[in-house]
Amino acid sequence: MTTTTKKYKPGKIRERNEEIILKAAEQEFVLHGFKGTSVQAIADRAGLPKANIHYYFKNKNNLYRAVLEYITQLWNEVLSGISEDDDPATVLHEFIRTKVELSYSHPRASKLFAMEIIQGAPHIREYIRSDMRKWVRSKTKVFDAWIESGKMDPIDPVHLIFMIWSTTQHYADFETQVLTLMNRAEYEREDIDRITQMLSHIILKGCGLEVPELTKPEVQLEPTPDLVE
Amino acid sequence: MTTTTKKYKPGKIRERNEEIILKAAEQEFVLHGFKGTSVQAIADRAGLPKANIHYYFKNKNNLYRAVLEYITQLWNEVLSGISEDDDPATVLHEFIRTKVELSYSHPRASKLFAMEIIQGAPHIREYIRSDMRKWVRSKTKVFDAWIESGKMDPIDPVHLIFMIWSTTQHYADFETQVLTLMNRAEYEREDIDRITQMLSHIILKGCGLEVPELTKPEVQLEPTPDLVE
DNA sequence: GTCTATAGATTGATAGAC
DNA sequence: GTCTATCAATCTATAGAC
Repeated sequence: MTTTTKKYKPGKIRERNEEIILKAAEQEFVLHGFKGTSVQAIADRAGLPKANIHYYFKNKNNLYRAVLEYITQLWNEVLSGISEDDDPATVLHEFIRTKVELSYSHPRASKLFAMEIIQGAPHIREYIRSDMRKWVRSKTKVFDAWIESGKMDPIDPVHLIFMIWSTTQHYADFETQVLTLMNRAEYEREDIDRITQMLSHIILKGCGLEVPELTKPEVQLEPTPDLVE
Repeated sequence: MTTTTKKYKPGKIRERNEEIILKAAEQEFVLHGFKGTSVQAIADRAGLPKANIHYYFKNKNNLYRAVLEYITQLWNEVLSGISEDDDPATVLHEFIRTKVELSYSHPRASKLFAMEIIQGAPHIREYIRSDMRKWVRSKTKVFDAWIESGKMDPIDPVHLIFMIWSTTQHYADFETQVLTLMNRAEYEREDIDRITQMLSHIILKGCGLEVPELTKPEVQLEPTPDLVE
């Protein structure tokens, strides 16, 4: 098994360290923003000397973009394949459920993405203009078909997507406010299920759809691993 | 009229300069966060030497808190006096309308507040725990009474408030994303009215309330004055 | 009240020994 | 691949002339 080849498991160290750095970077960037985060702070959190960060990612900008890239990959997977033959209520409910689940399992990813957009999206303008716009177009096409065939109220599909994004991401982005106002330390499983049910109830009913039976989600992600599973 | 008193219009200069600085500070803090914003950048935007900022506000922290204080004052005025004798549909519609209006007239205030909370609300923890919690308690009491008397669906009032906050603030905080995806340069009056109508339709109907007739808002705020009217 | 000059700490990034 | 030492630039804040 263990031959005498020079490099045992090549690139394994690099891979491991890059993950450690990315994880530390995500936390610092959420706490202080891109400009407000020092490479030293990331290094301290990662338990590595500052020079190693530059060795692996060359500069702060590259590191930030690497973190954002991971997040956009996550976002792209939501509601991937739907068609106008699907049931509107089922699809919308699943959309809401998945997004609430993501807010619970990857709160920091959601927060960092939100901060980037609030500040004017200087690093992901192009992503929004291309990939994200394509994603929205493909979904609105299906929603429009549902409306035309009288399956749901004539709600502008783009704004319906905004509504689902905003209500679900709110529980990740405004976590501090939500938990403080509810006098709670952290979310629990039951909270997530109740939030999903409540949002689904209002939005589906508000769109003129039948509110479906409660469905136990098949996959339940664990909280806060965020970057690097 | 103009007597020979030493100080003509005392404190007038101070008042004017503080406003200029606050306005410049708000813009910079939104763009780069608290840590990422330099006093020099604020001074440049205000057209004043850096030392003057310290003369008026002593340090960066005080300046930041002054900006936040202005914003929390704005937030406190929303939905100030309601009672369980009021009509639920009317109150909720007015709540939604006012918040959309605020997103349009004070987008930067909304953004800065959002960033502060996303980063863990380090400067306004106490405000949330006291004033904001009181505000929420007083509203949920009324909502609960409506539910108990069968006037609306049994939606958890706290989460209903979160829903209205998130959906309305989204148009200010995620302005860049919203406008890019809609392929628009900026919001116009008609957008704001349509957004209000759409949100009101879904949320009221979703809560089991009658969707009211369209009402022309009495007061229309102009966009982007933000800090300092 | 205004503004220049500057102190003292921290920043992003690199060189070079190990 | 790791890490110390260091540079030039920038940071917050202040002292003090006007």
